[in-house]
Amino acid sequence: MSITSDLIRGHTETIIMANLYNRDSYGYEINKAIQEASEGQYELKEATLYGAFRRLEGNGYIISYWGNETTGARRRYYHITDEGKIFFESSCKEWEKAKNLIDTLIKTGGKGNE
Amino acid sequence: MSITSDLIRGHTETIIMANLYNRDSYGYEINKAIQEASEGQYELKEATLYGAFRRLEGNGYIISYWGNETTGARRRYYHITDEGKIFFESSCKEWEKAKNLIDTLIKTGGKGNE
DNA sequence: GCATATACCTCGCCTGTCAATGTATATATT
DNA sequence: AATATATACATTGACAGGCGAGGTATATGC
Repeated sequence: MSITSDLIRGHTETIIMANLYNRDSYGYEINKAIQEASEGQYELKEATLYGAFRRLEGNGYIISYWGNETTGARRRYYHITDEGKIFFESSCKEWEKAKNLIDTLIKTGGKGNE
Repeated sequence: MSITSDLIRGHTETIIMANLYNRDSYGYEINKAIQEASEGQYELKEATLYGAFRRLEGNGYIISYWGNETTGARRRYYHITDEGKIFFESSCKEWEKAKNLIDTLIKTGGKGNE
């Protein structure tokens, strides 16, 4: 992956929630989806991923249950709650604000500013 | 300030460098400039600001010197080095990439994704 | 005398990330 | 039968950036 995770830090939870918004999913699948969507530029480390799940569930934004796979490795599925949807939507708005703010603050340099 | 600093985390150094790109400045002034540019939405905490200066100087991206104020509090000025300018420009490119990536990863949810 | 603004600095804590490590099942290859 | 690879989950300990709280010092206004 080519993107520094320092820059993504703080958005991990939002990215995960985006992947749970329309359907239940599980860790491994979500991470694969992120890798594909980013065309290999980014992936979550497992410790980061599962740590985020723990926080999100602790906050009531997702709930988890074991899938009933009859074959292969077991999967822990996550389901977004109503509170989780609200959280996701407000996170998106925060991101829009932060994005514009950073753009503003960075463009102070390079051109004008004298 | 209304923006969560978690979302700005990782961009502190870039924001500071933007404020040093065209002219030398000092901590207090840079922070005021950030507050004004963000219309009060954001400010750096002093511990964060001075910690970032230390890192940037340690990496050779800025150099510092004491101003020769004859009155008022003393000021430590910072000057961006050539390496610092290169660092800033590459940080801006990183930000553009990260911005697009986060947009992509967040827009997975909310609409399509089934 | 006291508050406020300017201006700098540091210590210790908190939190998110990550490398390393471990568990377990299934399939393909040798 | 042994080995490698992919799927899938989980934890531990360390690290780094950010921050609250505290400290120092000068100048101005009330």
